[in-house]
Amino acid sequence: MTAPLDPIAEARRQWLHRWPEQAEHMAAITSVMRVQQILLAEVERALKPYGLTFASYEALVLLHFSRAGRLPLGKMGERLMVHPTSITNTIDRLQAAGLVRRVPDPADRRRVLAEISERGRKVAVEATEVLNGISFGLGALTEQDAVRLSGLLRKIRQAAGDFGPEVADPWASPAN
Amino acid sequence: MTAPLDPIAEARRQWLHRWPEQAEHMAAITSVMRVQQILLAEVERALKPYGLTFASYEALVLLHFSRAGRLPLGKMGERLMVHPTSITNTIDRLQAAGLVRRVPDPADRRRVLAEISERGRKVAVEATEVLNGISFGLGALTEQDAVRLSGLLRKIRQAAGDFGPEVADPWASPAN
DNA sequence: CTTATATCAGTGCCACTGAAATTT
DNA sequence: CAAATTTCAGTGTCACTGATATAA
Repeated sequence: MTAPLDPIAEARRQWLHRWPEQAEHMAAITSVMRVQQILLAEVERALKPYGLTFASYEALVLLHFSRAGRLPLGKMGERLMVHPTSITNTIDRLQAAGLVRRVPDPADRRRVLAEISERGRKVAVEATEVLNGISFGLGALTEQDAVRLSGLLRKIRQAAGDFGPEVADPWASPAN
Repeated sequence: MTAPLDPIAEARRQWLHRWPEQAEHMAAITSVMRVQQILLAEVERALKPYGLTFASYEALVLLHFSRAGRLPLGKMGERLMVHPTSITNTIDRLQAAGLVRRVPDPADRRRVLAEISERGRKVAVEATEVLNGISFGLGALTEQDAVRLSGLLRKIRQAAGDFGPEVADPWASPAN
């Protein structure tokens, strides 16, 4: 049941008619909102058989990537850019599923480390292969499109203070 | 408390190391997710004094834009691309705030029309002016950047079946 | 004592499912 | 009868606030 016209193009037409100086920015915002919804739905549908949400998948992969297979929760929250109480909740569910366990940090006993289990590693690899199969929901984009998209979005993240200004732009290109 | 490095660039580095063929797509996905979060938070902070969320703001503006100031709920859900039960909930809250009222549709009595009130129009205009003031959270982008961004995201929406294939691309450009 | 880290309790918004009521 | 439109009840995830326990 797809709409006959593109609803976002339709809304943009209305904005051009009434607040033309903001129409393109507003269309970009609604586009981001809509695409996020599409990607999230597609990715979560693929992850559902593994009992993972996108948030818990990201946490699991972060641990899988980490050198020792374990990280303090606070560090994870920083890297995933989520609220401290959210990472607690995410690890709760991963732990209940047996994919990670909590271990105390001997170096600083305020900290709790999340450690990925063998099953967690297996699930991380399998789930990633499934996501590869759906082209991460971005089959419509070439790799270069994806790079351009990340570059534009990075400008927004930079302006929002997502990271320090000293970092080199990994997506920089002469043509952009 | 901004992270010293860009967490998304950091994650991309890890992906390049382990699943290089998907790294750019994965970075694009996480970029979309993160920017959606940033924009949503910024917009909702600006709308909070008016008791509006982004979803209810969109619904209110849609009514404000409409010819008669009223639309059937189903049509609104289609245009806003939200679940039928979500639009019911959104209108519930707008109605409780006195910004819209429900009126029966004489032409088809299965339908319910949401009609914007005078206060609703006032709030829609004021809230939009406030959003103009924050540049819609996209101050970092030029208008041309915003157009490019919408164009790239449109490819994803198109592939997801967000709209019929027959529609002309309003963001088409020779250089893209 | 102050600060940092993680947790807990509770709220609100949103997406979704399944079912129901009404009307076409 | 079947189909369309809206509503209702309930679930799950996530973001957030405010408070608390523990340790540096």
